[in-house]
Amino acid sequence: MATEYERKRLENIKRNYEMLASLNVHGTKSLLSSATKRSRDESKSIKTKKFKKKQKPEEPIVIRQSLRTRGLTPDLKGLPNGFSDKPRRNVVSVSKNESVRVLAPLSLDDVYEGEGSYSEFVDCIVNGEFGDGKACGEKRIDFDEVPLKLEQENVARVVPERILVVKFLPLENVRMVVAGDKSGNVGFWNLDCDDEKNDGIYLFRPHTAPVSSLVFQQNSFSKVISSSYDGLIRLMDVEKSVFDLVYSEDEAIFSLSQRPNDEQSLYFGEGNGMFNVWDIRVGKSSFQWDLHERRINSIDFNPQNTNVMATSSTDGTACLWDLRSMGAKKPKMLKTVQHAKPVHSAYFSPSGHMLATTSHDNYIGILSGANFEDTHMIDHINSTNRWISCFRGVWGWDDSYIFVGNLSKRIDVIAPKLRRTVMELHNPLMKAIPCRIHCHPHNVGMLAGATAGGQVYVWTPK
DNA sequence: TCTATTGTTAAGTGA
DNA sequence: TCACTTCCACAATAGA
Repeated sequence: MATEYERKRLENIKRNYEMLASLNVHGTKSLLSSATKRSRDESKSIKTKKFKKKQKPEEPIVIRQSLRTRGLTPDLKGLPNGFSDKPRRNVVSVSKNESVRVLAPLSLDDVYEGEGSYSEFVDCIVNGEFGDGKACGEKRIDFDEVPLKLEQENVARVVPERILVVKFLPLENVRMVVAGDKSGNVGFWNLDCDDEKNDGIYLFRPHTAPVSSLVFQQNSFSKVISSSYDGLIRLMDVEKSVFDLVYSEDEAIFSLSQRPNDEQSLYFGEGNGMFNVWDIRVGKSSFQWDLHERRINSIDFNPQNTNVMATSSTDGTACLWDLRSMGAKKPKMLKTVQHAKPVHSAYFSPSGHMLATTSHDNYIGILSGANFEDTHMIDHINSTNRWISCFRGVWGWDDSYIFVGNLSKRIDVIAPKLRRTVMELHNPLMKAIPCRIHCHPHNVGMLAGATAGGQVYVWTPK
């Protein structure tokens, strides 16, 4: 199977290199990006700038026509089936609005959507001082002594569309977040940069469909790996100025993770429940397991024992797996948490002693005990609608708190031991629902909330 | 039983 | 301020 993947991948890369060469992608790009660039006078308004309406629907047609008129073989694979859980749905309607998927490396220039130069961004990443790559350990935060605050300067629209993933870069000396949105944009925001032209925001579009995950390559943080519903995994290498193509298939990739201390492999979920372990160096699949009935929404590893993995799925379950012991066709399942509706996340606590699941059934599940044998369900409204990315309860800097979005435009802070919301983060500046949240891996008390409108709100300790 | 369609909803855009 | 558009989550319903 792996060799088949590899063969197809190489074929695609070759074909698309030819296509790129014939199309003169740089020229094409300037045409594409001109439609999405912001006008100059708009950029004056603080950091919540307006984005022009997405790409024009005719753009892909232009490319496809030129392909045909040039007598080139089009991308016969078309777009991934996996946009929906139910295969073979929506494919036609989707392809109408999607740009062409380029199965080849893309230079940063090719997909830069912003104004002006992004050289400052490159300098910042290349010269940044990185943390040790691990979470800051278990650091307790006392909200009575250190309340969190939200300030105007820490509000920005980082990408044009609904955010599916937001992350702080693991930098020590610069505060930078990256967000992936519904249209395949990846936007970086340097909070410590106040360049008049771009306000420290650098927008790229390496994907043609929703960006599902962003991870930082271990031990080389100038590399950002992105997965997308477009079926691609790209590796952004800032030093080499390229979004490389790591993996391409027809099925949408809904989740991506890296196992601590294993920088060579990518762990991701594609299509209806397939789980893939991909060897980056060799460029082929090490394992493929059918772990779930429906799409896998999250993958996480126990920081205490990285052989133990948690997955959550639209099939209504979250599962713990032992990667050391194999069953007949897949790893040994240690535990299943059953929810009544899709589960959108299952994350281990910083200590590795607990697991938090977030489900559309309006419960947040807490697993604890030596073997995660104790399960408690906490009521929490998680049933978002189609416009809002599903909530995911994320852990703070120790096992004391879970942060999760609330439909009333606030962030709920849940104490798992008390099994209730103990604090709410709200502020008039937070004008939309913070559906995806990330806590800074090094700076205790710094957390980002991301919305369906592309905004990011960074809360900081007072 | 499986597939297709529809309703729900938030938030940006532009008049 | 308001009408319009979005449309890739999910559930309920209709249809094959």
